[in-house]
Amino acid sequence: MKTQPVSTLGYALLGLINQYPCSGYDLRKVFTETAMGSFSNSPGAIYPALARLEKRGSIASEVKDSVGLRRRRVYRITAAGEAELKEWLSQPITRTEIIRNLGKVMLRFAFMERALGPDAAVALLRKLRVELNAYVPGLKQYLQEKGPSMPLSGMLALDSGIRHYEALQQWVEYAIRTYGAAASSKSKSFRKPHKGNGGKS
Amino acid sequence: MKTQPVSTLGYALLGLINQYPCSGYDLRKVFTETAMGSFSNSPGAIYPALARLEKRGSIASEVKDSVGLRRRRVYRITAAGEAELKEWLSQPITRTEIIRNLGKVMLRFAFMERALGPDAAVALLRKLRVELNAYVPGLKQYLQEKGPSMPLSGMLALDSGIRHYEALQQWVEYAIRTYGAAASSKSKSFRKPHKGNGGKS
DNA sequence: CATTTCATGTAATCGGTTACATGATTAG
DNA sequence: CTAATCATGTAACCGATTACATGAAATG
Repeated sequence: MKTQPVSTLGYALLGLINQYPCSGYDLRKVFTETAMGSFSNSPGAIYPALARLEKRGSIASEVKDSVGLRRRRVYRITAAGEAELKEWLSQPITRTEIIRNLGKVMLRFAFMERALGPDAAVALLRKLRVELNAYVPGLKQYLQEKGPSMPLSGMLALDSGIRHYEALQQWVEYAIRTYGAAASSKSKSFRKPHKGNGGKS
Repeated sequence: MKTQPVSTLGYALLGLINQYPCSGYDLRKVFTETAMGSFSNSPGAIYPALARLEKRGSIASEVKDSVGLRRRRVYRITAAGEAELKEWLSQPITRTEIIRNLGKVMLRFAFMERALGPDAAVALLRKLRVELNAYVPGLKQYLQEKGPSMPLSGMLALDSGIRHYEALQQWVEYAIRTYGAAASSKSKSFRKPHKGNGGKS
């Protein structure tokens, strides 16, 4: 009975709980209020997902009955959950994932530093750079060749996708430079720059 | 018994079939080989979706038994299907959609010109411009404020999202200009430029 | 003749969507 | 005292994923 896999939402919750213990309501707020859109903020998705994670032992809950505040079930990650998260984060990123599930890749990246350290994050960036460099030219060539025969809006939609990937390429370079700069101004866990927006605008 | 809604995949199929009649296999190839990633190319998704569309009368099929080629079930759109597609495409785009489902917005745009004409496509672009201009500054401010307290990889992931939206803003301007240029070199349905990549690279 | 590619399906399973339910606590 | 917000759930439904099945035509 090989333990059935954790959904993407499950890993998103696991990664957030890994940052600091929180309740289902807290997590919902993260998905509604912060820039982590694209995830469901509906209770019908989150509470069952939390229950599944708890059942498999990845997280543990404790009901807090703080005075003057109503009952909250606060989750924290377990050792097993940490191991599962690390294993997920360690999966090499594939071309297919970049094409069909870029959001998942970025989610992994966002959680990576906390769970595996900055070196792992840089390694992911390097792999991402290689894959993008291999993938984007083909896309551009496709646009050159097939574009003229497409309806204008179709061609533009494709161009939008290409621009997205090109922006991502520039971001990867910037991110790698940023990690390099942070590493050279050494401390145990390095300092974070205050407003590094990469010289745009 | 209000007719249950069509899934996003369903509309993707409907829009493609609207461009030219094709078989399930053709559609799978579109999703695997072209830049329309992010959609499932698995038979277990596509064939049932086609069957649902046919059952509701949005498309109709005909088995072609061309000599020397094996049996293919070719779908074409019906009048009812065209009406449904147009109605879906006419839905105004919302802020929420831009945050959580940008892909769906781009899909609508890609099909729009064919189904509703270039004016509708330009209208969508204008609305998209307004929404992006209203949304992006808040994101950047959020990064300024909360960035320093986030792990570096989290901050960079957020920056990646912002860059994506900024690239989209530039694309919207380019797309509107492109439609303007196409309209001024008038013909009934206007000409498509041959390699308009917007002066990048 | 065997293998690959073309082409269409089916079945089990499971997670997300939508909608509803419930109580406690704070605000007006 | 009512209304809104906090906070956690439950249940029905449905579509996508995964894996399997089939069979014909082209390829070597």
